Amino acid sequence: MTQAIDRRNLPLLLLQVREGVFSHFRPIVSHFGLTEQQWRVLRALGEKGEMEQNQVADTCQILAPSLAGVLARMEEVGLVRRRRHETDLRRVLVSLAPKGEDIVERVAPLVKEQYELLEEAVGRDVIAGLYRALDRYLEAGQVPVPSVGLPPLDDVPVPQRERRRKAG
Amino acid sequence: MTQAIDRRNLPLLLLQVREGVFSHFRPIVSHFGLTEQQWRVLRALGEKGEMEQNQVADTCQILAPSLAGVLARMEEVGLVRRRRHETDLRRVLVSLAPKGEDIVERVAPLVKEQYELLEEAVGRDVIAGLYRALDRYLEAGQVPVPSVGLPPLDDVPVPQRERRRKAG
DNA sequence: CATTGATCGTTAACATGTTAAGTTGTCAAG
DNA sequence: CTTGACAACTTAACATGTTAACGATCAATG
Repeated sequence: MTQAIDRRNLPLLLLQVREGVFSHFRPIVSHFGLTEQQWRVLRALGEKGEMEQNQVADTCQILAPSLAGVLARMEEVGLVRRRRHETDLRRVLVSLAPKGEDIVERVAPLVKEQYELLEEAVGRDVIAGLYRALDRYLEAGQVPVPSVGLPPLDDVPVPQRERRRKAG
Repeated sequence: MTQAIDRRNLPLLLLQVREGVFSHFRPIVSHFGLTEQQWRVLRALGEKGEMEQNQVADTCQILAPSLAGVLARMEEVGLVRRRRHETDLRRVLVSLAPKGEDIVERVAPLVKEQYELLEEAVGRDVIAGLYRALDRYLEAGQVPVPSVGLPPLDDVPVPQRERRRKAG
């Protein structure tokens, strides 16, 4: 109360808009039994072909530990294939399996149509403005941003997590 | 491959920018042992005072089932208080507990400073442009958007979830 | 070749997202 | 008063987000 932030919550605003946008696409994706993340992976692979796993993580904005599970499940149901890199056995290469390609073929046109309907309804200039502003940020956001200094915590305010660790 | 979508992935773009922005604030929040969602709740309560739970869910973009757990944990560690509505016993009213107020008082100025540093680094016009574009969408996004027709699924493509249900 | 340190992916543990179903409280029609 | 529809919240079940730590592999170095 006494301490308002006088700036609006930008991450929250981005979240709200994202939800507003994606709400129009979720029915399509879930109609095919896909999760949001699975569709992101399929779409990326459909555009770029075979990718290294870390590249998928980066492109799809999915953290490595999450992606491990996501890809395991997708491989299990035959959406994607995974194989080891020829020379560097640490890396994993991911690509669409036949069923995955098929789904991309079927979902893509629906998504395209829905974009059309969305732009038509909310106004093409509004959507274009979004793209512009987001792109500008992604460029400008490359610069280093200093971090505010954090005060020491004499009293641990909220323990929150008491992690278990192996005895040894 | 054959089926590209020729539009860029707008929800993903929003996600990337959001991550880009929030990455500068996550250290602050986690320094105080808070999760992203917990801070969203604290900030909202700090601005609006006591709120109904569904209002919190709406404001903070947290689905009701998630919020149930979030608030339970926050109540447990003394960040918030919950009480039943006087007349309508279904509703729950949420407000800051003393420890919650204290944390808001300490986090708010750091967040404010970090906004300052961020705007300075990436350019105030870029941030302002973001706010503008997002606001425009939130207004325009109110209009009804027609949904693309979904084809029947003769072959269930990906079973995905075999839900267990009570026998009966 | 053996050591050391870095990289890539995974597992572990907990918090949250998402959908369906269950619980309890409200309200109005019968 | 009772029944039934609805509203707010919770529970259940699974998928994902997040951080730390681990295992395997690779790279640089002695």
